[in-house]
Amino acid sequence: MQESKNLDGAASVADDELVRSGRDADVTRRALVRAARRRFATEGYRATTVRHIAADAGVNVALINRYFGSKEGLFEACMNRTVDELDPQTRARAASVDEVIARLLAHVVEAPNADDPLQLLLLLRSSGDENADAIRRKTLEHFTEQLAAAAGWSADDPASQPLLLRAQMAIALMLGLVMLRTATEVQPLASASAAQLTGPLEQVLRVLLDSRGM
Amino acid sequence: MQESKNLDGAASVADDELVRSGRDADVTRRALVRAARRRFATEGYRATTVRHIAADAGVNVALINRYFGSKEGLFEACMNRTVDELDPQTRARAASVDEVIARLLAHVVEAPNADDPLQLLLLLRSSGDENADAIRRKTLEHFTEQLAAAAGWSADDPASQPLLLRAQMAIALMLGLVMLRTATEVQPLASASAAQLTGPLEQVLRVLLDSRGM
DNA sequence: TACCTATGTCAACAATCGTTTACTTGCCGG
DNA sequence: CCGGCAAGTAAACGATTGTTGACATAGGTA
Repeated sequence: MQESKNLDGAASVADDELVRSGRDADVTRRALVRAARRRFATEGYRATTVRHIAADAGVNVALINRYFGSKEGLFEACMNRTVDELDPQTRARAASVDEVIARLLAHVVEAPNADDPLQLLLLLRSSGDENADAIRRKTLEHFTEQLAAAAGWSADDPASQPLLLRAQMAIALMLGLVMLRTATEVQPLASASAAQLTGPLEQVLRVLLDSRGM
Repeated sequence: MQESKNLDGAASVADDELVRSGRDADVTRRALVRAARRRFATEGYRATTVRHIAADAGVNVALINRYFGSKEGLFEACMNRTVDELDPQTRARAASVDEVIARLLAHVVEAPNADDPLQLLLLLRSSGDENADAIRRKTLEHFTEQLAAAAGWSADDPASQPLLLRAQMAIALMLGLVMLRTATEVQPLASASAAQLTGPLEQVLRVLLDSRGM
């Protein structure tokens, strides 16, 4: 069942299994980032201990400092990996606003991968480190601009500037939603099905982003 | 300018000044709760140290344990005080949905008191303690029901149940908004004026809560 | 004035956490 | 087969943090 060490350097499979059969630095690094991201996203930076992360990943604590320099280095790696995974989705040409909305909902609420919503939650967590926080802010602003652009926003067009704010409100809604569902686990949101959520959310997002929907 | 020790037990003034002139346990307690709530809300529970809180309040660290038993006791006191301040606002009879929306916006975005948005932010912060977290969840659910009730929800009416979810989405939006504005300080939300925000927000909240607005 | 209690201060303790250092183990090329 | 190096481990250190107990002081009261 193991023996999944890929001979090609690329991570060909969708995502590594938790197995960590042999000694492989890359596999270990990825396991650490994945475990860390889950902890950071759900419990916050300060509440997460490196020993917990290491235990989740099934490796020794010292490897965090070996591979990432420090806890903050690991946090930055998590952030960068989230950026890398989020960016292709936002860069993918979107024909219409509806398509962007559908993609957002798929990522947040109909999560095929349980880690998808956690990626967004990570963007709300601060380590206190200025570097990581700058990445965080920049990512959120970049994400805002991508969403606004899909809605017709242009940096040159002064008349379209309100769309930037509206796009960020849409992001705020999604972030608050994931927060309440995943971290706070408040009812009835936490146990609501995707089918129950998509309807109202689609409606609200369209009001925010689609100028025709006004 | 001082001499503000109130002889009646009630806190008659809007909120105590930071002066703390003489030796007054009540004044000290309130100063601690206010300083703590600001720190907890903006930086999170774990990132906040009792020494910082005490320094902000201008008192000795040991008084936290004397008056609240522990750091978590102080956190619970902050949570309870937020509940007490939030509850009268939600219980106040609301004639229409528009009125409730206006009150929400006044609290979140046109904050006359700078601490008002922080009260909400506190509801997103977890101490890890089960007691405090239970209060937190219960408050959010209570707040959800109040908002939903104003929109026409009733626990007995099965047809109105979707309104509960929609009300919680509205809360998620507000919480995400305050988070991005206050804690993350992401642009352009952080520096947006109340006038820029009220328009879109009013529109979105009406879509979520007002059945006529559909 | 002289207590006496509530209020506030100070210093130290124990636990936790991030980090480092020295050591061990597995793997690959000669 | 074996030496060398990367990967992984174990234990300890220093700093921070929440907490505590002994001590100081103000202010009302007898």
